[in-house]
Amino acid sequence: MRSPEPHNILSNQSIKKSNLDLCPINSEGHLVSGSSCSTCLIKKLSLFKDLNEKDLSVLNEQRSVIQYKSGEPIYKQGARPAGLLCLSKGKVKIIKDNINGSEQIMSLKKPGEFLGFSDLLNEDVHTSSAIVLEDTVVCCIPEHDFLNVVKNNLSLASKIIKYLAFELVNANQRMANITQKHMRARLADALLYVNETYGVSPGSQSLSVNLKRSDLGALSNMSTANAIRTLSEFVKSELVEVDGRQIEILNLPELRKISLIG
Amino acid sequence: MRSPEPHNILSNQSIKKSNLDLCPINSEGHLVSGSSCSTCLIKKLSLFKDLNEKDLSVLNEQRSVIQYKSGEPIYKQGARPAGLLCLSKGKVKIIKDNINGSEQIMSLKKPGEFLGFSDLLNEDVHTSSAIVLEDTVVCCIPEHDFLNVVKNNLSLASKIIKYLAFELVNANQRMANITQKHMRARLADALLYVNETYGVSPGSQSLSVNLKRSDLGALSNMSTANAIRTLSEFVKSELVEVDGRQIEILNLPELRKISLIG
DNA sequence: AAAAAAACATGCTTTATAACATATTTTTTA
DNA sequence: TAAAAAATATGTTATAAAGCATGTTTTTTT
Repeated sequence: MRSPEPHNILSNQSIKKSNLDLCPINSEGHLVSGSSCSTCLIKKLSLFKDLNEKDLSVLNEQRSVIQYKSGEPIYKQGARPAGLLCLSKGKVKIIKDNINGSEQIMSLKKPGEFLGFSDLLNEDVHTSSAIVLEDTVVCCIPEHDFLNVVKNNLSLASKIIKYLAFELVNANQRMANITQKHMRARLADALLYVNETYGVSPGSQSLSVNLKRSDLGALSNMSTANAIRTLSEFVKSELVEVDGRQIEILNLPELRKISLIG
Repeated sequence: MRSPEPHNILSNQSIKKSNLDLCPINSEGHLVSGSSCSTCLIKKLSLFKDLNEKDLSVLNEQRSVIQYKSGEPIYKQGARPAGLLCLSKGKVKIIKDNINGSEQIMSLKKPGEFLGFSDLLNEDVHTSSAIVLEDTVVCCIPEHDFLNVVKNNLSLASKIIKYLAFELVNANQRMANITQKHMRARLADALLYVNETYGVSPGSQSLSVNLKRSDLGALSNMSTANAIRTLSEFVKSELVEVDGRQIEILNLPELRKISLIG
């Protein structure tokens, strides 16, 4: 696979003028002014769902919509946040590149979630990269509009506080898991996380995301070879069934047990 | 050393009636009503330093002051947060107990910092324990009072958001460091972190905190034996000088280099 | 101050996991 | 559709780090 070019999310190159089936946007990728956008995902974001019409319209005013193809970066580690990014559609992995060239997956994002949120709030450059796992649509709300809404909305600020606190507690737990568990438990954790995040494909029992073995490794902090090996072990013990990148969890309780005791 | 008893921070057993040299408190450990407490540490906490007198008095109204001795837990993993805990004086390690019985140090706290802040905001039990490293004084502000102040103070809420975002970015970087660096780099990181957090003792060049070798190991995610070994290596290469638990950093730039390249 | 208990130091052994190698399959590109 | 490039699978080897053992020093308790 050709390594994708770094990609400026402020450029228009990815903006499609139609067929987004999310909300009416103009040729610059902005929401058509005055459109109510009641079906728009922005309203479904848990942090935004109780906003009044006025605040919503501020957020929507300058909102742009960007499409990405699988493998493309939405932003790269070291770049400056371009605004508040909301994942409307698709699946995204958040990775940290490390010294030896391999990558570590910090989290997986699904529609309704923000991308690089803590980086934006931290007012510094992105500390990780966001890479598209399958064709994806992202909304970008200018930082200024977002801050304007937060500035006058204590209820929203409280939700952000709760959200960040939860993420922080989570990050610390994940650190403990990744540093203290053995390979089997870590891979079990990764599979359970993928299952929780994306669930299974409609009409099948396979996890509904296309992850390479190297992604499973990057998620569970082990080499690709060991991710492959450990997954094979899981197949042999009938914990999972595998067909290429289609992974079906056969024995969830046992996987949970392995996550705990290794 | 005898393992210290679990300790209820709501009980009065640790409250001294005098000699706290921080602010005037009554026999229940509460601030003497009406006292201005201008020297009080609560005002020095960066998050609180711009609060008006009214908000400050709300925070101080029911504030209690608790003393702990070295080795005592301030709160334990699994316990419910008792309120907003501020470290007034002393040094505290935040640890996670893991399955095999060893512990991992998540962070070190110095006066002016909160303890278990994300746990409190997350509205669940403590996800780690706070253990005193040297005689310590903690203030406890009832959760209700704290929330009342936040509820009406967007500027404070914004500061909390920024603080949490910073902590989150940090936690993720720490995860990358701990999982991807080798022992020497991790120990270098630990020493640099201790130096940044507590600095050196007045009148000497030694790090001003009493950490066991096992603490250094728990901080850099390695066994105690390897912490001892690696520290000895550092002594041999004249990076540090060691006398018992007195550690003096001799070559800071080289330590920084080792942190990066291993 | 003596005794007991931790903590520290260091060498040896084991183990988990990475690194390497090579064959096969799948995916992408031309 | 053929050729090229990735990705997958699996066996072998190397290595970082844990585990264990034993002696010494420091700290704590009596």
